[in-house]
Amino acid sequence: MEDVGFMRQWPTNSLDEIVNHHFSHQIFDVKPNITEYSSHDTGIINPPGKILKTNTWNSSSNSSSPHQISFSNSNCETQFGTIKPKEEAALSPSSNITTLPSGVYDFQQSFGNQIYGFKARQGSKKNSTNGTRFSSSQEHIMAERKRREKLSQRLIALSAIVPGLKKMDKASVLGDAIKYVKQLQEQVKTLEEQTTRTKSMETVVYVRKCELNSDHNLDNFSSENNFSGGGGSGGGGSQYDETLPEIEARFCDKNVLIRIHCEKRKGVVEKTVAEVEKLHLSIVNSSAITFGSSVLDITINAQMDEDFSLTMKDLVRNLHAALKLFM
Amino acid sequence: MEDVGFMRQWPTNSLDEIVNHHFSHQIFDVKPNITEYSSHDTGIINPPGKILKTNTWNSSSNSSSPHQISFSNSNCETQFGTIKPKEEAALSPSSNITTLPSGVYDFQQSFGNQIYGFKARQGSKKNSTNGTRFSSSQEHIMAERKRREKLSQRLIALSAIVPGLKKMDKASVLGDAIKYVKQLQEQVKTLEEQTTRTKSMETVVYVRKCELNSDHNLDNFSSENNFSGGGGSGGGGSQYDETLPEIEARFCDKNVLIRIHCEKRKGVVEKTVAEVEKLHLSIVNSSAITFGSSVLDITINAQMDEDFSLTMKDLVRNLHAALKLFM
DNA sequence: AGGAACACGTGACCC
DNA sequence: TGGGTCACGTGTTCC
Repeated sequence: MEDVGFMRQWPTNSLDEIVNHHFSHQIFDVKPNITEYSSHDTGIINPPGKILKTNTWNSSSNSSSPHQISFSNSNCETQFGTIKPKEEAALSPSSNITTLPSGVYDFQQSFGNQIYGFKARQGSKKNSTNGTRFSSSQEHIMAERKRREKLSQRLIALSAIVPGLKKMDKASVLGDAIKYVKQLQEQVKTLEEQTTRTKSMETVVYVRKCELNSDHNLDNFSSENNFSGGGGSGGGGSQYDETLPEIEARFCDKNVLIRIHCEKRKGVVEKTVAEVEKLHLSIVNSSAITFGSSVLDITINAQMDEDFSLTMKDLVRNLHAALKLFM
Repeated sequence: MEDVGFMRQWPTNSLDEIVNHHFSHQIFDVKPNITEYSSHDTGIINPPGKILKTNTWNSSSNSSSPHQISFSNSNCETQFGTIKPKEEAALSPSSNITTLPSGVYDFQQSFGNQIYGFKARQGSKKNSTNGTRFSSSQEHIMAERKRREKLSQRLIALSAIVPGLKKMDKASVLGDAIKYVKQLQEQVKTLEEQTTRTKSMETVVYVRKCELNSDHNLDNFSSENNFSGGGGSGGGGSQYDETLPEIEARFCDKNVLIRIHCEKRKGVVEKTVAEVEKLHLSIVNSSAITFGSSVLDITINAQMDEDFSLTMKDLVRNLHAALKLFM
């Protein structure tokens, strides 16, 4: 099929290249008869180091895939394993079989096949002009191979981290990866806004900053027993100061229920009541209960003035600021 | 270059194929002389409908990308725009230029180029054997094109949803996509366990199931004003029944602070007190405050018996079960 | 038998 | 000007 391109190269390329082409033709015409040549092309065409990748990939998913799974060349292994003559011949449709000399040296170390040595020797028979031309061409092939392999590798890596892949098809892997990414993004968005909501609720309603978020208390929670509530159990109680006061507010039409969990200080109830009334809230009922030795639990039921509106957030913020100032 | 493969096909393939190859050779031998043929290959080689994709892709990122960004063929646009003779010639190295007849019909509708019609007519001049062979070959090319395009399309789609892509390189896109997926997975994991922790805390400590999680109340929250607290504002209040009772417990050594937010029912205080004392807790102080018309807010300060141990979870669970049973 | 998938080599392009 | 990237057509294999 590429004969057209081949023909087109005639006027542009130098003559020796054509010679090579013809030479390769001869090779394949007599291929069944000459054994060493056939061993050559397998070695040449086969990208060095690819078998590893192929095997790795195949070993992981060859059993489950319905069709040819490997992203790397499936010809590779068969070529080195059971020799299928059709493949062996098919894998060398290019004329650069004779052009191995310089380009492959880079990979010789990684594969260590003496075939390359022989090939290089054969390539060295040609003159310098040919050598440069061939080497550049061969380098191009090698670079392209490397690029292809990198791409396949990445695709394999992608397929490895995308769960629930049924078809190991390139396109399917990409498609499922896209769907998976979108799903993950959605999930993150949902979770994030959920967390944000919860957090804002916590900060607004409860103002229990540290208690709910610090890992320290979370650990206490999981161990579950003897949890010391937010406000300093013993005499000191100052190590939890930053968590207090906790303020919770609820609206029910114009009714307001305020719960305050704070340090027991002299005048805190009075101060709180004064602060609440400053916010156009008339107190209906209130209760202050001592918890432990240094914590006070205040519950206030109040009624909001008819012509006044106050957001829960502002209420909590005002009370919090006032109490913080007072403490 | 591919002449080797071409030669190899001689013994295996049928004769007409060889004829085709020779025919294609002749075509290109006389190509500069015959204008209609040259116009053919541009039309044929050019994948129909590709310009759209190419333009779409380029329009989105052509200005920012440092190098050739498009995953689809960059030749395509140049071929239809300013005609570079070099490309035009290079793009037709295959011999299937004469093989257009049947395979292209699939794409004719999507592109609607009369060149294809002409090609089909020319293809029909050949005998049936040649036609099938050509059509199959051309179908192969078309299928491969389609596959390639699908792949590129997916890659583009992938690159579209991966943020912060600097290089629009195929490999880079894949690599960054992999990194991004990993990062997303990690993020989801973190967020999820954070949410789980928070949720477990909520259920254990507060048992405010719906209040914190239901979107309905959350929406009320974002609008911020006139938030109706968990327990039925007006007379009915039964639409929030499942959110009540809310129970909160705190331990401080042997001191226990219990807060209960529940429906106002006859005997609920008595029942609660009895339940608390059943748990080996001696009540030190208690307060019951009405909130709205149908909600009761109970605060109990109790002392745990010296030789008794009770987890917060169990305490809340017991109280919750008892109140649920009672309501 | 024929469609689908793949790796390959190749020419062109861009810095 | 070479190294890197791309799309292409092709041969081959598998279902």
